[in-house]
Amino acid sequence: MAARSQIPANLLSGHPVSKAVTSRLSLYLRELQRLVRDGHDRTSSKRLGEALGITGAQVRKDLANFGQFGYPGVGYRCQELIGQIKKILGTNRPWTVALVGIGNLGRALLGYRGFIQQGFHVGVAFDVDPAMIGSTIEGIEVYGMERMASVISHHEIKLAALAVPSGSAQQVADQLVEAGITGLLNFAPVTLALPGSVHLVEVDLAIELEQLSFAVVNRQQKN
Amino acid sequence: MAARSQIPANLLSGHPVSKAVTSRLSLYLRELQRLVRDGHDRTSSKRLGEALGITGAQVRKDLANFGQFGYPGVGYRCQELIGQIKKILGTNRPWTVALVGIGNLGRALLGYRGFIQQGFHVGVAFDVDPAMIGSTIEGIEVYGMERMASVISHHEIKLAALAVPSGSAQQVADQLVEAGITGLLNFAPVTLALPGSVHLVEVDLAIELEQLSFAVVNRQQKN
DNA sequence: GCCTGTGAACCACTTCACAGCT
DNA sequence: AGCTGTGAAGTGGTTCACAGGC
Repeated sequence: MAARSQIPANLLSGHPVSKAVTSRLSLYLRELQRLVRDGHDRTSSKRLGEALGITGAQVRKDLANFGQFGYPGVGYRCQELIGQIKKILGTNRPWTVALVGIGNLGRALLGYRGFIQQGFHVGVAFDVDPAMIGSTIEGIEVYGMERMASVISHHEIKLAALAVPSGSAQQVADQLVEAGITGLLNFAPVTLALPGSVHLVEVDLAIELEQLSFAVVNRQQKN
Repeated sequence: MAARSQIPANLLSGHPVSKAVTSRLSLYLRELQRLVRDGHDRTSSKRLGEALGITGAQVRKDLANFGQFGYPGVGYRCQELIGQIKKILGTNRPWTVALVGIGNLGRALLGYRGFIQQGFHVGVAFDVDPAMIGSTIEGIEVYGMERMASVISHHEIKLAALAVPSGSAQQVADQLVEAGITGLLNFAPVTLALPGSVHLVEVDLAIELEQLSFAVVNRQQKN
């Protein structure tokens, strides 16, 4: 028993799951939620895939990493699959997110309704600007950076969004890790160096536009 | 070194280049710009890769898709490689971007300095809110949706950022395509159906947080 | 009939390893 | 010596195709 592997319950196969698989899971979730809103209660891997521009086989293979959720001859029950995918992604429970940096982007994140819909809630915010510290924006209290460790550990927050200028991103990231953050969503256009135990997702908006620019200039076919 | 190749078209190899390659090109560009700011004028594929957590071979293979930019025994000249990558990505000349949707996120994009740094400039904005139409935000004029076709064609704008609610995203996207947009950066959490000639990049912030949630819950190792 | 789950085949991307240049 | 550029090898991800269940 003690010698049992430490593979998380979600994963059935021994090997880790690629990022490609998990981001498609998020897409399946989004599409299933739309189907439910539109009154559907069943779908198939083929139809789910078509809505997202991928094959049915891909959908089935992705889900097979985590279990058997379908009914041969029938397909998938939307509500049931939503529940399963949320469980896999860990969003069957709400997450509180700490936000650092209340500039334009930070403020947009504070008020972003898409987070709440998927189970994420910005619970606390931090900034260096003395004029903001102590105030409340969108119902969220803004703390000074020196309160980071205590506030984050007190609320047992594990996820943070980093929306500070590039120059201070690494230093703030270090502070967040020190405070106990294990997942970091970085909007600053710099590559952060973090301990392997901390998970990092990068969103660089300029890079996304560069991808578009490249595609347009080279008239690449969509894939 | 070698034939400082004058590349006529960006792509020398016949086959199309994968998204993985082009997004790394953006990372190389970002890192090279940092190196220049820090006073370096040369680097090597090995050092460039290490800064980004990839192998030197990967860096060299990526660049090999577009030409020969290095000097055996020496490495790459930062400024020169920056110029080449910008040319490949199409950002050696400035792009004007149209923004649709001036909510929280839209406003953040209007003021986002990271765009300008990489050669993108939000030139015009559109919204449905009559209170905004005709006003100027961050120096950008806000038009009503009915002006889209004329304004976009008049400025010959090819790229647009879509920051409207999910419910109207498809309809607005259709309008943008009609107006002549060929590259679309979509922030609405829906899968858009667009003609194959239009390039699409999706940014779904909730999905990014779900990726973090999954990684934290499953204690996956970083890759 | 329709549809899932899955081994096998296929394809693409990454890493290796080295010839050749500086 | 150091480093690039590149064929070859290796790895991982996607698609195929079909057995089996509804």
